[in-house]
Amino acid sequence: MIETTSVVERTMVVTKRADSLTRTPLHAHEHVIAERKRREKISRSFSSLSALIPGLNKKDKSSVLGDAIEYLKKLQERMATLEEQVAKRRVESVKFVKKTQFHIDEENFDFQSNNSFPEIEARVSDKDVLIRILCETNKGYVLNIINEVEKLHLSVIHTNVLPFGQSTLDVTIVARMEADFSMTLKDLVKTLQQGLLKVM
Amino acid sequence: MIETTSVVERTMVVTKRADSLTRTPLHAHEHVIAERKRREKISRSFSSLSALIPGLNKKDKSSVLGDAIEYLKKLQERMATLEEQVAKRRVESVKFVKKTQFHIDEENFDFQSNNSFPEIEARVSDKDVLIRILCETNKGYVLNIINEVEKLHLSVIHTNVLPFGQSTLDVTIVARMEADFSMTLKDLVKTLQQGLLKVM
DNA sequence: GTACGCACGTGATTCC
DNA sequence: GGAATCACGTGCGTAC
Repeated sequence: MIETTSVVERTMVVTKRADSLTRTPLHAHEHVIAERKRREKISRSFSSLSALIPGLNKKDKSSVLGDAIEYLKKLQERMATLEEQVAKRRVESVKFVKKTQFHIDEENFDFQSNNSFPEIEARVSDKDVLIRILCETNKGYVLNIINEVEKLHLSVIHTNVLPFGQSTLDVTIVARMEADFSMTLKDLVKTLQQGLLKVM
Repeated sequence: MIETTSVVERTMVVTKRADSLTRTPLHAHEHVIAERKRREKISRSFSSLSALIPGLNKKDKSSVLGDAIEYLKKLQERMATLEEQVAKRRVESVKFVKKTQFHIDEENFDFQSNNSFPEIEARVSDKDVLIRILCETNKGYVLNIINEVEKLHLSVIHTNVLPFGQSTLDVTIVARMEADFSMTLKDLVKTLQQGLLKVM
Protein backbone atom coordinates (compact mmCIF):
# COMPACT_ATOMS: atom_id res chain seq x y z
CA MET A 1 0.00 0.00 0.00
CA ILE A 2 1.32 3.41 -0.87
CA GLU A 3 1.72 5.75 2.03
CA THR A 4 1.69 9.46 1.29
CA THR A 5 3.59 11.09 4.09
CA SER A 6 3.40 14.74 3.15
CA VAL A 7 0.05 16.22 2.43
CA VAL A 8 0.38 18.72 -0.36
CA GLU A 9 -1.98 21.62 -0.34
CA ARG A 10 -2.81 22.32 -3.90
CA THR A 11 -4.31 25.51 -5.23
CA MET A 12 -7.18 24.77 -7.47
CA VAL A 13 -9.56 27.03 -9.30
CA VAL A 14 -12.61 25.19 -10.34
CA THR A 15 -15.14 26.47 -12.83
CA LYS A 16 -18.45 24.89 -12.07
CA ARG A 17 -21.54 24.49 -14.10
CA ALA A 18 -24.16 27.20 -13.89
CA ASP A 19 -26.64 24.93 -12.15
CA SER A 20 -24.08 23.62 -9.77
CA LEU A 21 -24.56 25.44 -6.52
CA THR A 22 -21.90 26.31 -4.04
CA ARG A 23 -23.32 24.23 -1.25
CA THR A 24 -20.60 24.40 1.31
CA PRO A 25 -19.60 28.00 1.30
CA LEU A 26 -18.42 28.64 4.80
CA HIS A 27 -17.20 25.45 6.40
CA ALA A 28 -15.45 24.24 3.34
CA HIS A 29 -12.15 23.58 4.99
CA GLU A 30 -13.67 21.74 7.91
CA HIS A 31 -15.09 19.28 5.50
CA VAL A 32 -11.63 18.62 4.17
CA ILE A 33 -10.37 17.84 7.64
CA ALA A 34 -13.33 15.61 8.45
CA GLU A 35 -12.84 13.71 5.26
CA ARG A 36 -9.19 13.31 6.03
CA LYS A 37 -10.08 11.84 9.39
CA ARG A 38 -12.56 9.46 7.87
CA ARG A 39 -10.07 8.22 5.31
CA GLU A 40 -7.46 7.71 7.95
CA LYS A 41 -9.85 5.63 10.02
CA ILE A 42 -10.75 3.44 7.08
CA SER A 43 -7.11 3.08 6.17
CA ARG A 44 -6.24 1.92 9.64
CA SER A 45 -9.07 -0.58 9.56
CA PHE A 46 -7.66 -1.92 6.34
CA SER A 47 -4.35 -2.47 8.01
CA SER A 48 -5.94 -4.17 10.99
CA LEU A 49 -8.02 -6.38 8.79
CA SER A 50 -5.12 -7.42 6.64
CA ALA A 51 -3.24 -8.41 9.76
CA LEU A 52 -5.91 -10.96 10.60
CA ILE A 53 -5.77 -12.79 7.32
CA PRO A 54 -3.17 -15.52 7.21
CA GLY A 55 -1.04 -15.86 4.12
CA LEU A 56 -1.75 -12.46 2.68
CA ASN A 57 0.97 -10.88 0.64
CA LYS A 58 -0.83 -8.40 -1.57
CA LYS A 59 -1.81 -5.50 0.59
CA ASP A 60 -3.88 -3.53 -1.87
CA LYS A 61 -7.43 -2.78 -0.89
CA SER A 62 -9.12 -5.11 -3.33
CA SER A 63 -6.98 -8.03 -2.31
CA VAL A 64 -7.53 -7.39 1.38
CA LEU A 65 -11.27 -7.28 0.92
CA GLY A 66 -11.36 -10.20 -1.45
CA ASP A 67 -9.19 -12.41 0.67
CA ALA A 68 -11.04 -11.37 3.79
CA ILE A 69 -14.28 -12.48 2.17
CA GLU A 70 -12.76 -15.73 1.03
CA TYR A 71 -11.18 -16.41 4.39
CA LEU A 72 -14.34 -15.58 6.26
CA LYS A 73 -16.36 -17.95 4.13
CA LYS A 74 -13.86 -20.71 4.74
CA LEU A 75 -13.94 -20.09 8.44
CA GLN A 76 -17.71 -20.13 8.65
CA GLU A 77 -17.85 -23.26 6.58
CA ARG A 78 -15.26 -25.02 8.67
CA MET A 79 -17.01 -23.85 11.79
CA ALA A 80 -20.20 -25.58 10.78
CA THR A 81 -18.54 -28.90 10.08
CA LEU A 82 -16.48 -28.67 13.22
CA GLU A 83 -19.51 -28.01 15.35
CA GLU A 84 -21.23 -30.92 13.74
CA GLN A 85 -18.28 -33.14 14.46
CA VAL A 86 -18.29 -32.17 18.09
CA ALA A 87 -21.97 -32.95 18.36
CA LYS A 88 -21.51 -36.24 16.61
CA ARG A 89 -18.67 -37.32 18.79
CA ARG A 90 -20.79 -36.62 21.78
CA VAL A 91 -23.44 -38.91 20.49
CA GLU A 92 -20.87 -41.57 19.84
CA SER A 93 -19.55 -41.29 23.32
CA VAL A 94 -23.03 -41.88 24.60
CA LYS A 95 -23.30 -45.00 22.56
CA PHE A 96 -20.01 -46.14 23.91
CA VAL A 97 -21.27 -45.64 27.38
CA LYS A 98 -24.27 -47.71 26.63
CA LYS A 99 -22.21 -50.70 25.73
CA THR A 100 -19.69 -50.77 28.49
CA GLN A 101 -21.43 -49.04 31.24
CA PHE A 102 -23.94 -51.52 32.41
CA HIS A 103 -22.88 -53.05 35.64
CA ILE A 104 -24.46 -53.81 38.94
CA ASP A 105 -22.70 -55.26 41.86
CA GLU A 106 -25.14 -56.80 44.18
CA GLU A 107 -22.78 -58.10 46.78
CA ASN A 108 -21.20 -54.84 47.64
CA PHE A 109 -24.39 -52.97 47.98
CA ASP A 110 -24.91 -53.78 51.59
CA PHE A 111 -21.71 -52.05 52.55
CA GLN A 112 -22.32 -48.84 50.82
CA SER A 113 -23.07 -46.67 53.81
CA ASN A 114 -19.52 -45.99 54.82
CA ASN A 115 -17.26 -43.36 53.35
CA SER A 116 -17.51 -44.34 49.72
CA PHE A 117 -19.94 -41.56 48.90
CA PRO A 118 -20.47 -39.51 46.94
CA GLU A 119 -20.80 -41.58 43.85
CA ILE A 120 -20.78 -39.50 40.72
CA GLU A 121 -21.65 -40.29 37.16
CA ALA A 122 -21.68 -38.01 34.15
CA ARG A 123 -22.49 -38.26 30.50
CA VAL A 124 -23.03 -36.01 27.53
CA SER A 125 -25.61 -35.56 24.82
CA ASP A 126 -25.38 -32.59 22.48
CA LYS A 127 -24.76 -29.59 24.65
CA ASP A 128 -26.14 -31.16 27.79
CA VAL A 129 -24.38 -32.89 30.60
CA LEU A 130 -26.25 -35.33 32.76
CA ILE A 131 -24.88 -35.66 36.24
CA ARG A 132 -26.08 -38.27 38.66
CA ILE A 133 -24.95 -38.23 42.23
CA LEU A 134 -25.67 -40.62 45.05
CA CYS A 135 -24.83 -39.28 48.47
CA GLU A 136 -25.85 -39.34 52.07
CA THR A 137 -28.65 -37.14 53.26
CA ASN A 138 -27.00 -33.99 54.41
CA LYS A 139 -28.37 -30.51 54.75
CA GLY A 140 -26.68 -27.92 52.54
CA TYR A 141 -25.14 -30.59 50.42
CA VAL A 142 -27.34 -30.02 47.41
CA LEU A 143 -26.40 -26.37 47.41
CA ASN A 144 -22.75 -27.30 47.32
CA ILE A 145 -23.26 -29.66 44.46
CA ILE A 146 -24.93 -27.06 42.30
CA ASN A 147 -22.34 -24.54 43.26
CA GLU A 148 -19.55 -26.89 42.24
CA VAL A 149 -21.23 -27.67 38.96
CA GLU A 150 -21.70 -24.05 37.99
CA LYS A 151 -18.06 -23.35 38.64
CA LEU A 152 -17.20 -25.60 35.72
CA HIS A 153 -18.69 -23.48 32.92
CA LEU A 154 -21.94 -25.39 33.14
CA SER A 155 -25.29 -23.80 33.67
CA VAL A 156 -27.77 -25.94 35.52
CA ILE A 157 -31.11 -26.21 33.77
CA HIS A 158 -32.68 -29.03 35.75
CA THR A 159 -32.21 -30.53 39.14
CA ASN A 160 -33.97 -33.28 40.94
CA VAL A 161 -33.40 -34.63 44.40
CA LEU A 162 -35.00 -37.87 45.52
CA PRO A 163 -34.82 -39.61 48.87
CA PHE A 164 -33.67 -43.16 48.47
CA GLY A 165 -33.76 -45.47 51.46
CA GLN A 166 -33.27 -44.12 54.95
CA SER A 167 -30.23 -41.97 54.52
CA THR A 168 -29.45 -41.74 50.85
CA LEU A 169 -30.11 -38.99 48.35
CA ASP A 170 -30.28 -39.35 44.58
CA VAL A 171 -29.43 -36.09 42.85
CA THR A 172 -29.93 -35.71 39.12
CA ILE A 173 -28.72 -32.62 37.31
CA VAL A 174 -28.89 -31.60 33.69
CA ALA A 175 -26.59 -28.74 32.85
CA ARG A 176 -25.85 -26.99 29.61
CA MET A 177 -22.30 -26.42 28.45
CA GLU A 178 -21.24 -22.85 28.09
CA ALA A 179 -19.18 -21.80 25.12
CA ASP A 180 -15.86 -22.24 26.84
CA PHE A 181 -16.58 -25.58 28.38
CA SER A 182 -13.83 -27.97 27.44
CA MET A 183 -13.43 -30.77 29.91
CA THR A 184 -13.38 -34.46 29.51
CA LEU A 185 -16.06 -36.25 31.43
CA LYS A 186 -13.41 -37.96 33.44
CA ASP A 187 -11.97 -34.68 34.58
CA LEU A 188 -15.42 -33.36 35.24
CA VAL A 189 -16.27 -36.20 37.56
CA LYS A 190 -12.90 -36.05 39.23
CA THR A 191 -13.11 -32.35 39.85
CA LEU A 192 -16.63 -32.63 41.12
CA GLN A 193 -15.69 -35.39 43.47
CA GLN A 194 -12.77 -33.52 44.93
CA GLY A 195 -14.82 -30.39 45.28
CA LEU A 196 -17.55 -32.23 47.12
CA LEU A 197 -15.29 -34.15 49.44
CA LYS A 198 -13.96 -30.91 50.83
CA VAL A 199 -17.35 -29.76 52.02
CA MET A 200 -18.58 -33.05 53.40
CA MET B 1 -24.25 2.83 1.51
CA ILE B 2 -25.11 5.48 -1.00
CA GLU B 3 -25.11 4.42 -4.59
CA THR B 4 -24.60 7.09 -7.20
CA THR B 5 -26.21 5.83 -10.33
CA SER B 6 -25.54 8.64 -12.75
CA VAL B 7 -21.98 9.70 -13.23
CA VAL B 8 -21.74 13.40 -13.75
CA GLU B 9 -19.02 14.62 -16.03
CA ARG B 10 -17.74 17.83 -14.62
CA THR B 11 -15.58 20.35 -16.44
CA MET B 12 -12.69 21.42 -14.33
CA VAL B 13 -9.81 23.74 -15.05
CA VAL B 14 -6.96 23.23 -12.70
CA THR B 15 -4.04 25.52 -12.24
CA LYS B 16 -1.10 23.52 -11.08
CA ARG B 17 2.09 24.45 -9.42
CA ALA B 18 5.01 25.31 -11.63
CA ASP B 19 6.93 22.18 -10.69
CA SER B 20 3.90 20.01 -11.06
CA LEU B 21 4.07 18.29 -14.37
CA THR B 22 1.21 17.33 -16.56
CA ARG B 23 1.82 13.63 -16.31
CA THR B 24 -1.13 12.21 -18.06
CA PRO B 25 -1.59 14.40 -21.07
CA LEU B 26 -3.11 12.15 -23.64
CA HIS B 27 -4.74 9.20 -21.97
CA ALA B 28 -6.35 11.27 -19.32
CA HIS B 29 -9.81 9.92 -19.86
CA GLU B 30 -8.74 6.32 -19.76
CA HIS B 31 -7.45 6.91 -16.32
CA VAL B 32 -10.85 8.08 -15.22
CA ILE B 33 -12.45 4.93 -16.50
CA ALA B 34 -9.86 2.67 -14.95
CA GLU B 35 -10.29 4.37 -11.61
CA ARG B 36 -14.02 4.01 -11.89
CA LYS B 37 -13.61 0.31 -12.45
CA ARG B 38 -11.35 -0.03 -9.47
CA ARG B 39 -13.76 1.79 -7.20
CA GLU B 40 -16.65 -0.29 -8.40
CA LYS B 41 -14.74 -3.46 -7.63
CA ILE B 42 -13.92 -2.32 -4.12
CA SER B 43 -17.45 -1.19 -3.57
CA ARG B 44 -18.82 -4.56 -4.53
CA SER B 45 -16.38 -6.26 -2.24
CA PHE B 46 -17.71 -4.10 0.55
CA SER B 47 -21.20 -5.29 -0.17
CA SER B 48 -20.13 -8.91 -0.28
CA LEU B 49 -18.22 -8.57 2.93
CA SER B 50 -21.08 -6.93 4.77
CA ALA B 51 -23.33 -9.77 3.71
CA LEU B 52 -21.14 -12.24 5.56
CA ILE B 53 -21.28 -10.50 8.89
CA PRO B 54 -24.24 -11.52 11.03
CA GLY B 55 -26.10 -8.84 12.88
CA LEU B 56 -24.80 -5.91 10.92
CA ASN B 57 -27.05 -2.91 10.64
CA LYS B 58 -24.75 -0.01 9.86
CA LYS B 59 -23.56 -0.41 6.33
CA ASP B 60 -21.02 2.38 6.16
CA LYS B 61 -17.49 1.43 5.24
CA SER B 62 -15.95 1.98 8.62
CA SER B 63 -18.56 -0.11 10.36
CA VAL B 64 -18.25 -2.91 7.86
CA LEU B 65 -14.52 -3.02 8.29
CA GLY B 66 -14.67 -2.65 12.06
CA ASP B 67 -17.31 -5.29 12.54
CA ALA B 68 -15.58 -7.57 10.09
CA ILE B 69 -12.44 -7.32 12.15
CA GLU B 70 -14.31 -7.94 15.36
CA TYR B 71 -16.25 -10.85 13.94
CA LEU B 72 -13.18 -12.40 12.44
CA LYS B 73 -11.38 -12.25 15.74
CA LYS B 74 -14.30 -13.90 17.48
CA LEU B 75 -14.42 -16.62 14.87
CA GLN B 76 -10.72 -17.34 15.07
CA GLU B 77 -10.89 -17.45 18.83
CA ARG B 78 -13.84 -19.80 18.87
CA MET B 79 -12.17 -21.88 16.21
CA ALA B 80 -9.19 -22.48 18.42
CA THR B 81 -11.23 -23.68 21.38
CA LEU B 82 -13.44 -25.80 19.17
CA GLU B 83 -10.53 -27.47 17.50
CA GLU B 84 -9.02 -28.18 20.85
CA GLN B 85 -12.25 -29.71 22.03
CA VAL B 86 -12.43 -31.98 19.05
CA ALA B 87 -8.88 -33.10 19.56
CA LYS B 88 -9.29 -33.61 23.23
CA ARG B 89 -12.63 -35.34 23.11
CA ARG B 90 -11.68 -38.91 23.61
CA VAL B 91 -13.97 -41.84 23.36
CA GLU B 92 -13.83 -42.35 27.03
CA SER B 93 -16.75 -41.02 28.92
CA VAL B 94 -16.44 -43.08 31.97
CA LYS B 95 -18.38 -43.34 35.07
CA PHE B 96 -16.17 -42.80 38.02
CA VAL B 97 -16.55 -45.71 40.37
CA LYS B 98 -14.82 -46.75 43.48
CA LYS B 99 -13.35 -50.14 42.96
CA THR B 100 -14.57 -51.28 46.30
CA GLN B 101 -18.09 -50.60 45.30
CA PHE B 102 -18.32 -51.60 41.71
CA HIS B 103 -16.62 -53.73 39.25
CA ILE B 104 -17.05 -53.61 35.55
CA ASP B 105 -18.99 -56.52 34.29
CA GLU B 106 -17.69 -56.93 30.80
CA GLU B 107 -19.25 -60.29 30.11
CA ASN B 108 -22.73 -59.40 31.00
CA PHE B 109 -23.38 -56.68 28.51
CA ASP B 110 -23.73 -59.19 25.75
CA PHE B 111 -27.19 -60.07 26.73
CA GLN B 112 -28.39 -56.57 26.28
CA SER B 113 -29.53 -55.70 22.84
CA ASN B 114 -26.21 -54.47 21.71
CA ASN B 115 -26.75 -50.95 20.51
CA SER B 116 -30.02 -49.42 21.51
CA PHE B 117 -31.83 -47.78 24.32
CA PRO B 118 -33.12 -48.17 26.87
CA GLU B 119 -30.23 -48.25 29.23
CA ILE B 120 -31.32 -49.36 32.65
CA GLU B 121 -29.65 -49.29 36.01
CA ALA B 122 -31.02 -50.35 39.37
CA ARG B 123 -29.91 -50.44 42.99
CA VAL B 124 -31.31 -51.01 46.41
CA SER B 125 -31.26 -49.27 49.74
CA ASP B 126 -33.41 -50.58 52.57
CA LYS B 127 -36.79 -51.23 51.08
CA ASP B 128 -36.32 -48.82 48.20
CA VAL B 129 -35.29 -49.52 44.66
CA LEU B 130 -33.70 -46.78 42.64
CA ILE B 131 -34.19 -47.20 38.91
CA ARG B 132 -32.46 -45.01 36.37
CA ILE B 133 -33.36 -45.24 32.74
CA LEU B 134 -31.90 -43.49 29.73
CA CYS B 135 -34.08 -43.72 26.65
CA GLU B 136 -35.09 -41.89 23.54
CA THR B 137 -37.79 -39.31 23.71
CA ASN B 138 -40.97 -41.14 22.96
CA LYS B 139 -44.52 -40.32 23.84
CA GLY B 140 -46.22 -42.83 26.05
CA TYR B 141 -42.95 -44.39 26.97
CA VAL B 142 -42.88 -43.10 30.51
CA LEU B 143 -46.27 -44.60 31.12
CA ASN B 144 -45.00 -47.97 30.00
CA ILE B 145 -41.99 -47.75 32.23
CA ILE B 146 -44.06 -47.12 35.30
CA ASN B 147 -46.48 -49.80 34.28
CA GLU B 148 -43.70 -52.32 33.91
CA VAL B 149 -42.22 -51.39 37.24
CA GLU B 150 -45.46 -51.76 39.10
CA LYS B 151 -45.96 -55.21 37.64
CA LEU B 152 -42.92 -56.36 39.60
CA HIS B 153 -44.36 -55.92 43.08
CA LEU B 154 -42.90 -52.49 43.37
CA SER B 155 -44.91 -49.40 44.21
CA VAL B 156 -43.60 -46.22 42.68
CA ILE B 157 -43.20 -43.42 45.21
CA HIS B 158 -41.19 -40.98 43.12
CA THR B 159 -40.64 -40.35 39.46
CA ASN B 160 -38.69 -37.76 37.63
CA VAL B 161 -38.27 -37.26 33.90
CA LEU B 162 -35.66 -34.90 32.51
CA PRO B 163 -34.90 -33.97 28.92
CA PHE B 164 -31.27 -34.56 28.14
CA GLY B 165 -29.86 -33.39 24.84
CA GLN B 166 -32.01 -33.30 21.76
CA SER B 167 -33.68 -36.66 21.87
CA THR B 168 -32.83 -38.31 25.13
CA LEU B 169 -34.81 -38.73 28.29
CA ASP B 170 -33.49 -39.40 31.77
CA VAL B 171 -36.02 -41.18 33.93
CA THR B 172 -35.43 -41.68 37.63
CA ILE B 173 -37.75 -43.77 39.70
CA VAL B 174 -37.78 -44.66 43.34
CA ALA B 175 -40.06 -47.55 44.17
CA ARG B 176 -40.80 -49.33 47.38
CA MET B 177 -40.68 -53.08 47.61
CA GLU B 178 -43.89 -54.75 48.44
CA ALA B 179 -43.96 -57.69 50.84
CA ASP B 180 -43.74 -60.33 48.19
CA PHE B 181 -40.96 -58.74 46.20
CA SER B 182 -38.17 -61.21 45.72
CA MET B 183 -36.02 -60.53 42.74
CA THR B 184 -32.37 -60.02 42.25
CA LEU B 185 -31.44 -56.67 40.78
CA LYS B 186 -30.03 -58.37 37.77
CA ASP B 187 -33.31 -60.07 37.05
CA LEU B 188 -35.17 -56.87 37.71
CA VAL B 189 -33.19 -55.01 35.12
CA LYS B 190 -33.43 -57.84 32.66
CA THR B 191 -37.16 -58.14 33.03
CA LEU B 192 -37.63 -54.40 32.77
CA GLN B 193 -35.53 -54.23 29.67
CA GLN B 194 -37.39 -56.99 27.91
CA GLY B 195 -40.71 -55.51 28.91
CA LEU B 196 -39.77 -52.13 27.55
CA LEU B 197 -38.33 -53.40 24.30
CA LYS B 198 -41.68 -54.91 23.43
CA VAL B 199 -43.45 -51.56 23.49
CA MET B 200 -40.78 -49.52 21.76
C1' DG C 1 -28.94 23.14 9.03
C1' DT C 2 -25.42 20.66 9.71
C1' DA C 3 -22.77 16.77 10.14
C1' DC C 4 -21.66 12.48 7.81
C1' DG C 5 -20.68 9.38 4.16
C1' DC C 6 -19.84 8.38 -0.71
C1' DA C 7 -18.28 8.52 -5.46
C1' DC C 8 -16.01 11.35 -8.29
C1' DG C 9 -11.89 13.12 -11.03
C1' DT C 10 -7.11 13.85 -10.48
C1' DG C 11 -1.88 14.01 -9.60
C1' DA C 12 1.55 11.20 -7.62
C1' DT C 13 3.94 6.90 -6.94
C1' DT C 14 5.34 2.30 -7.71
C1' DC C 15 6.18 -1.81 -10.44
C1' DC C 16 6.81 -4.30 -14.74
C1' DG D 1 5.79 4.24 -21.01
C1' DG D 2 1.85 1.94 -19.48
C1' DA D 3 -0.83 -0.26 -15.88
C1' DA D 4 -2.29 -0.30 -11.33
C1' DT D 5 -2.98 1.80 -6.82
C1' DC D 6 -3.20 5.39 -3.68
C1' DA D 7 -4.71 9.79 -1.05
C1' DC D 8 -6.54 13.96 -1.92
C1' DG D 9 -10.14 17.75 -2.20
C1' DT D 10 -14.75 18.31 -3.58
C1' DG D 11 -19.88 18.20 -4.67
C1' DC D 12 -23.92 15.81 -3.59
C1' DG D 13 -27.27 13.26 -1.14
C1' DT D 14 -29.23 12.07 3.18
C1' DA D 15 -30.48 11.43 7.96
C1' DC D 16 -30.43 13.29 12.41
